[in-house]
Amino acid sequence: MRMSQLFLRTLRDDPADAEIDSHKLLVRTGAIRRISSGIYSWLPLGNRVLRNVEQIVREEMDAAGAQEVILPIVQPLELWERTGRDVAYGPQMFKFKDRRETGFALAPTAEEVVTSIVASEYSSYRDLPVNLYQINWKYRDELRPRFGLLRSREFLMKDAYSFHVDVEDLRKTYAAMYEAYERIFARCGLTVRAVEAQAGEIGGDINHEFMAVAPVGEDDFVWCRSCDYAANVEAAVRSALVSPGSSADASIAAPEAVPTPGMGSISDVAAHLGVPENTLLKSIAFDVGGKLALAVVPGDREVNEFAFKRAVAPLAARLYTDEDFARNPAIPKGFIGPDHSEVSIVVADPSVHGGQGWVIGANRVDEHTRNAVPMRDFRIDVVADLVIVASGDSCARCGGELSVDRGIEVGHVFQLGTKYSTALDATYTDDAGAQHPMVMGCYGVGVSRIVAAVVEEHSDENGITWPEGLAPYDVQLMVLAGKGDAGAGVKDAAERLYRDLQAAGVSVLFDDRDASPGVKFADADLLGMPVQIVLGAKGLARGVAERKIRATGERDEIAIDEVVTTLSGR
RNA sequence: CGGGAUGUAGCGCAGUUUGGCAGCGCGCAGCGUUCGGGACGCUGAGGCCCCGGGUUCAAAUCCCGGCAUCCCGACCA
Repeated sequence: MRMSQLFLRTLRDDPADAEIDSHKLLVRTGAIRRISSGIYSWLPLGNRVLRNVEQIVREEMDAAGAQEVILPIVQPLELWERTGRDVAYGPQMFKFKDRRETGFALAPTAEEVVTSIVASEYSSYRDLPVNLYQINWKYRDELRPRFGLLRSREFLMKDAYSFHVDVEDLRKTYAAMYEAYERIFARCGLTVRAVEAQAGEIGGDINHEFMAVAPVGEDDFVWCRSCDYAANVEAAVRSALVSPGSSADASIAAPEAVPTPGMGSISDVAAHLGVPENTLLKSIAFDVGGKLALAVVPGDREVNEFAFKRAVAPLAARLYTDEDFARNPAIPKGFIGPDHSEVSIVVADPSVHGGQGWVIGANRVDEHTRNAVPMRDFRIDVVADLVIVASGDSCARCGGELSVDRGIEVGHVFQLGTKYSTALDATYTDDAGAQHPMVMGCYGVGVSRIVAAVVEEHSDENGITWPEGLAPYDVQLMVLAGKGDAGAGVKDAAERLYRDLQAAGVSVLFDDRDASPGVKFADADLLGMPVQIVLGAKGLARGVAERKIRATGERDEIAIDEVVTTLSGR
């Protein structure tokens, strides 16, 4: 491609609405342009990158035995009502009506559609398993789109759905998808960690997220420095430890009330009493089955809401809201303690159970209690891991040190079970003639999000450094030609080189613009093709071109008549 | 949905306090000089100053209403 013909305008300044490198650079390099909040056009260079990612995903999915389809983006709302997800997804769906007032939604995902298709086509155990995937646009009306392509309202996603006779068969495909994902992200040049995750709205059981390690990521994940344990922070557990702030002394004095006027926070109380925050207990109120329940953790730690819900399951739990507190003045927010007369269940972290001499809320406004001992001064009904894991905690598996990092979720694999097949009657007949719901898995890759994640990992102060295989072109060829006969000679040589490289199968972006050398160098670094070839008058006189590897900055000279063989590897 | 901010040329911004010809840099077009790290000179094109209403002799600027965008938080696969 000739740059003189390419639809491209690079920007010298960062766009005012971009915060992170990938957003700034993708706009500055003319890869994308915003048309509305969270909605982008893909211009020629960006489109080529997106197609390259798509092709990698396609090759690996095909190799893993999945079959490509295209499912509708416009989906009838009625289908979503059958699984109850019209409500569960709720305002996150773009909804609209046709002229006959029938409700539709733009696809945020496609479990319903694909399940209904498989249900109507397949009905025998002989047909299974089957794994269908598509690479298609998805729509989520995010509350707050941000970070360019990382959280957009329109995004390209690969979604696959597999159907099985039983969980054992599902696990084979799940493992194959997991391995395919590792290859996909490796080929994209991403540093990715697979982490155990909490099941979200999609439902189901076992699932893993693939996190591209990046400080701008929106998700925290925990990983062990000594073993291979890794989990989303919502799902992560640590080994049971006694809080360092608690005393092991068995002869704690009797509990004693202390006035704490207006001190409804851990930090206020700790400062007032002159004790560390981890000698206090934090009691968080939940509504469990209509009754008060408490999650109790050391004062310096945060409650993992998901862990609490797991601990009280199958009962449904939700955090107390301001309305709940207003309705029940006997539960004074800021002064709640586990020794409460109305509490139905006290769930405490093991570190609480193992400690003594805690400062707890007195359940009266402006008052706390010190020297509280578990099982003596307040009861604990359930001991469960409740704290959000932090760096420095110990691994539940091996005792090693846990670390917390941030990541961009670029993939997610789920073992769904029978939630959708039951709701949509996707059943099969077994060899004994009995009917069963199909067992399902689903597997997502954020294709457009990968583009942003790759730029986050592969850029420097001068621009993008595309990994091979993703770059819009393999090579950027620059001609530095002045006026006159010498310049014409350089131009001719560059034209020949451009032609020969293309003939040899090398994809080339040829900067044939009538621009000054500085402009060409700066644009080449910004755009980030892996290899730059510079042909100028001085080099031509000696029969050489200059090669620069964009990512490392290494330069060398290649004889002009060896450029094609060197770059094409032939 | 709470808190904060912004909306002026393709991009980045000044001008709004104190009402008085619509500005600057980059980019774009033409001519000339340059030609190995975002060159220089001259000339020029380009505007619904977010939208609607109001005040005024006069509104980018003041008042009222709306919309959009961004940031922080909450929410979320």
